[in-house]
Amino acid sequence: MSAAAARARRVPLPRGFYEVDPLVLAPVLLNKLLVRGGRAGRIVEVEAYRGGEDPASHAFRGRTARNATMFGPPGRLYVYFTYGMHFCANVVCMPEGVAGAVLLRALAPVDGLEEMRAARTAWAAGRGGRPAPGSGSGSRSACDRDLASGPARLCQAMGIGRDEDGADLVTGRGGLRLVDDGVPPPATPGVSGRVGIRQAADLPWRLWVPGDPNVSRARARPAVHRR
DNA sequence: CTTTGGATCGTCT
DNA sequence: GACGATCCAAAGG
Repeated sequence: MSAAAARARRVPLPRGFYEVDPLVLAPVLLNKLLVRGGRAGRIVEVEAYRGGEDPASHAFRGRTARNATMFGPPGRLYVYFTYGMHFCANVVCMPEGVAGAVLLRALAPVDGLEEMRAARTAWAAGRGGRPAPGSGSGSRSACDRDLASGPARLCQAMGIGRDEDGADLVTGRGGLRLVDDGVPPPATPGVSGRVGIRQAADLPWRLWVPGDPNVSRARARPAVHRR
């Protein structure tokens, strides 16, 4: 099928799709498409974060100015800033008033790779880095595997920052949409503990599409904090 | 290949 | 005042 026909097949996910527990939403989010203008990426890795009963969740200690979006209507994007330089994006779920979210950890680039490379290069240039490998060529390179492989890289590639916090993925208000193009979630996703957290690190709430090269490669050992 | 340290700032204690 | 749902480059094997 042509690229145009493939795009025509993309249908938005209804509000009710998101009105569920993060543990229910996470597996069915796999293989859905995140779309922004000419850019599109397939979700290949996620992590579930619950609210009050999940010590690793930003919402664990209740509602604050930062995590307010997590308590809002489902189907929106919760974007937060961390490590003094990175953004991460979550899909908000559960009924309004109840916190819950699924962190997007990796996309397989589908459309707009040029734009994604440019966005990543611009980010690197902003901090004095070199152009991203592969930028400038029009074809796919091996480096494209890393274009959106990781929660902060994904935000760089899709141009997600402060302004996208609260963007509605159902209506597209805010510039971002989440759509189904007919590719089903994996019958048996890969499972592991969540990355980069200290609390509840053993819960198997990280899921990915088995065999996909864009899944973030976990460090050999989680960062050990010295004493 | 693996491991380490630096960058950098909003948020909550 | 500490530290984080991270990334990158450099150094070491």
